[in-house]
Amino acid sequence: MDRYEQVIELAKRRGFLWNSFELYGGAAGFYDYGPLGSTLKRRIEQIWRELYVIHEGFMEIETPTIGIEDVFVASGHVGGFSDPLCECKECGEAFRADHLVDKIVEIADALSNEELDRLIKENNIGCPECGGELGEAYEFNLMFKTSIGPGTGRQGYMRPETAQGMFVNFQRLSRYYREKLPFGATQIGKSYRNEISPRQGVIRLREFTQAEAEIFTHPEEKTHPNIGRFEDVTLNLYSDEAQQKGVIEQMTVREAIDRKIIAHEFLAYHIALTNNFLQRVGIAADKLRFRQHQKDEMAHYAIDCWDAEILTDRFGWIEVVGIADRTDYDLMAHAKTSGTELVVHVEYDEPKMIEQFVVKPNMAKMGPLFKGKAKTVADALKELSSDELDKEEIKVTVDGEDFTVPSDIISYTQETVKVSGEKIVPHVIEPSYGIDRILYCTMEHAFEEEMVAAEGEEEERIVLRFQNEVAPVQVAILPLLTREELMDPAKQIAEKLRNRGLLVAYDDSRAIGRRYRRNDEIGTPYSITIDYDTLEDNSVTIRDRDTMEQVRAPVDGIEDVIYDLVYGKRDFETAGVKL
RNA sequence: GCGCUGAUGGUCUAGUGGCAUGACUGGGGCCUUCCAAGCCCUAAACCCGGGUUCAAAUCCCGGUCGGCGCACCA
Repeated sequence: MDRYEQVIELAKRRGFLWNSFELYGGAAGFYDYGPLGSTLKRRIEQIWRELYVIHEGFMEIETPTIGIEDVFVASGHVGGFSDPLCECKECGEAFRADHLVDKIVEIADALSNEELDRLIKENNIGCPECGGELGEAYEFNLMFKTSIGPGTGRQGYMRPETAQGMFVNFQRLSRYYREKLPFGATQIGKSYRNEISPRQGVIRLREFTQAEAEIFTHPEEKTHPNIGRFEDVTLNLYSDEAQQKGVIEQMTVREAIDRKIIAHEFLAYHIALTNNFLQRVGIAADKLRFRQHQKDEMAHYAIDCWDAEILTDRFGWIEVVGIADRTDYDLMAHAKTSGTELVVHVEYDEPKMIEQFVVKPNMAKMGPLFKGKAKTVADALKELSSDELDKEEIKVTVDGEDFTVPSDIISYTQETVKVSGEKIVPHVIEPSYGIDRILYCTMEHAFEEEMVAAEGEEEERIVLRFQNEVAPVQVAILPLLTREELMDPAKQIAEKLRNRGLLVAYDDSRAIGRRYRRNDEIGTPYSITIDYDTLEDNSVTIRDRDTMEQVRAPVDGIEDVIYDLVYGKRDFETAGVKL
């Protein structure tokens, strides 16, 4: 069994991850989170919220998981989130049709299926595998289709990312933040992609959880006020250049900015924030790197893009977070499709005085003359130069109709106008997290088998060394023996800890050693044991999962001691008297 | 989607035409004063559908799911 199998086996057995619909034979690409898995996931998400929502102030919103067609036409997912496939009629092998012709034309990915078919025929391209004849190209779109309403209804799609929900609410968000850049919104929720072939367990799912932030920034102001927080942090960077050499470079955030390895400070801040988050949920620092997208893999509209990658035992480096500067691409696309300007008005520090040629049609006279067309005629007049306006009869053409305007109802001046600001289409910085992958990685990095002394011999112990903050059970309450006089006070202590808001597991089945091992396996950081001394002096033992050491502490205030231990406000050594 | 390969209690596993093997785990009990101890009891499985056969977990076909390779991965 490799590490992946060990982790998945434990995850299944202990209630972290289950294959969905197992009762009916299952379905590829779907996983259920069991009791411990759901809790672990929620705790990871909660840390994410603390960082992005509470600390950064990017408020969380919630938008439908089903989207209407317009949204995905604008985003490019209807046209672009699909690949032209082409199957061999002989051996059945499927190929990317555009890849088959990319040696022949330069922009193969822009071709229609008909054009691809024509090129394949004209150039006598056969199956690369067996040389057989190729069938016609067809689109395989990775979005799940659905219909909204009864009958044929209206075409809808399950969202392939949560991001669009934030872009389409841009105006509302801008108003909420009182039109001050930068501002951001976040969303944690399910997204859907109809993967051709989901594999690798929870690594590639058809329904998965994303945590995304869309941060709207001024296109020319990409510094970050809090960069000082991270400047001295060392990152494992695998830049475009480093990838040519095949070496991961370690450098501080400051150095990466100064050497222009990361495009700008704002992006660097968010890479560092991601680094901070991943280590906090328990990703090993030496198995974490940031890989820069190479020019040819980066979306054409992005300035710079870095993936956080985590080293796993079976799959190698896997992408868990993408952090991109998507420029104004998304807002421009939605503005174009919707016909609504998506901008913020940015005021200048000082209003600018601008020399301007101003045409002033006398609307009181224009109105009676041109009736309903007066406004459009007036607009057309405003585009004219002073030379044209000096003519006795001014001619303009509006909607194919010619209008003659007497010059005496038009005046113009050269004016100095005060311009207080300008309309800006913000750039979007997008950190996009794959929560399911991160959850798997925290389990794999927490997983450890070690040999421990037992009965004069050595035996194997499996322990999940979760960070206390993510552990789905924070403290186990264990009566030493299965006896009423120990079980009753144990249950009372459990209740006390629950009232303090801790995740408590009470367990009195079978031998104490076995119960310790059970809790080691699910990563419970602390165990409280109630023994006969408890009845004497009202004290209990607290056991530390990682060292298996114990201290003795009074029952009074035990809930605060455990709380402080779990939230890192106290060291284990200070929790009681060492045994 | 294609090819190869596999699927037996919760987990791991033996069996390969004729009563389904064992271990661990789980539950109940006895015992037990701190790291999967012992004893007793107990629960629990042949992926689904079709075919061949007196008889199929076993052989054949199809499907589902897993793994690996190819392809795919905005």
